[in-house]
Amino acid sequence: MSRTESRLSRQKIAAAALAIADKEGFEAASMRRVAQELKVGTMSLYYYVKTKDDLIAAMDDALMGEALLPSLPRDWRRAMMEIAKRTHAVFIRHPWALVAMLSAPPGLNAMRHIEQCFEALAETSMTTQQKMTLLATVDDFVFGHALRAAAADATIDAEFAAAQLATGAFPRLAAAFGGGRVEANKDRFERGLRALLDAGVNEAS
Amino acid sequence: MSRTESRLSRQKIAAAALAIADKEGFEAASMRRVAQELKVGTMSLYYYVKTKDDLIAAMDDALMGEALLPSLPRDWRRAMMEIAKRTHAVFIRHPWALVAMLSAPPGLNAMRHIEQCFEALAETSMTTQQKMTLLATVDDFVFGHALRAAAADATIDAEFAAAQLATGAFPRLAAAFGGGRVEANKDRFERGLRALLDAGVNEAS
DNA sequence: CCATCATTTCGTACAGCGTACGAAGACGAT
DNA sequence: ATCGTCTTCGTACGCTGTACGAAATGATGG
Repeated sequence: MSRTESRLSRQKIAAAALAIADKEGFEAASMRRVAQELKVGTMSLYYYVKTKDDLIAAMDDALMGEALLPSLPRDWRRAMMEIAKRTHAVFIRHPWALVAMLSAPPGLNAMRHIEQCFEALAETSMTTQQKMTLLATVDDFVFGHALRAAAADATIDAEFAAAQLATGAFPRLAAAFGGGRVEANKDRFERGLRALLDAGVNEAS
Repeated sequence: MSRTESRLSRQKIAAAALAIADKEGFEAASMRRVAQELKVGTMSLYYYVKTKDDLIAAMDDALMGEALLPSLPRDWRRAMMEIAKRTHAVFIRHPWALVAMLSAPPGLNAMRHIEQCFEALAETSMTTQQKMTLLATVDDFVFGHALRAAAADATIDAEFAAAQLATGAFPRLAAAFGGGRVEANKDRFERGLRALLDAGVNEAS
């Protein structure tokens, strides 16, 4: 058995932490817990990872790796659409990673993600700046939707909301929910995406 | 002096915590620190606040209060635009609140925010579901842009990125940044917003 | 004025966190 | 066998949220 196989590495640590975060929640992925999972002393991790935030950055980047498309559709709209949908799916599954973005600088896979977006837009007539703007805008929307979907999923307090509606302080809201439980359209994500892509191409012309 | 003035309250605790988070960062706003600021025993806070997450929810809701518009422009586009811009500005200033969304159910002011959006859309011909979808989509984009702007602001590692670009692994990215430091358009937020609003009205017709 | 009771305050203690520090083990080269 | 570097990790410190129960405070009825 090669020695490198049994050795630790930044990636292996990140993978172990990711597995724990998935199974037991992000907060369970403490340095001690990760070390235990790898059958290693806690402080050993610090040889490969500068700090906990650094580990989180590695986890985040592993996720961005999952968001990469193995191959790109020819049509640039389809391509951008699929990148966005895949990225979205990844972060819907790992909402804590959205939080982590705030303390983790972009890593290798984040750069690959941007590279892939540029590749998708390669054959359009957009200027570099237009491409940049479009991909940034799309990612804004992707992460935003994922964030709010995760938040809504985790934390609606129906009891409190119903009580407030009953006070009459929110007439329009009450009307909206009174007449048969109206919710936002399920495919608003795809619709919004399409709108942003359309606007991007209009810029270009 | 009235006794109620010197008494604690959920709001006053949230306000104190908010002040600390602004001055010294979100992580500095610990229960002990907040209590000290209010000249009160740490555990006294727990009479008004069930848990730390509950306090965070209160802070978040106070912020949503700041995002409310005192008065609404007549034109529904302008109105939605201004609500979005104001909300955006608030969360750009308090990026930690985006994180907090994941563990805090929507409070009173969040409901007021939605009510205000419905009010902005009251005179359009949209159905309730269309209104709901539009305001949800807009908020997705608003929070997403704020999140990514805050992340980019806090954590770009220019040195690492430059080193990676130099390896030649990112030809298109290198080309984009090689020819004169191209960045995404500064007003992509407003442009994106407009695109989403336009799409919303197209749905309606 | 005192007794009684609910409301409000908070001191102590505990388990868990990230990590600074430095000792110890493992290993290749001379 | 010895040195030097790479890798491991045990201990300890200061911080966190908060469970628990005792104390202080304020209002109420006799």
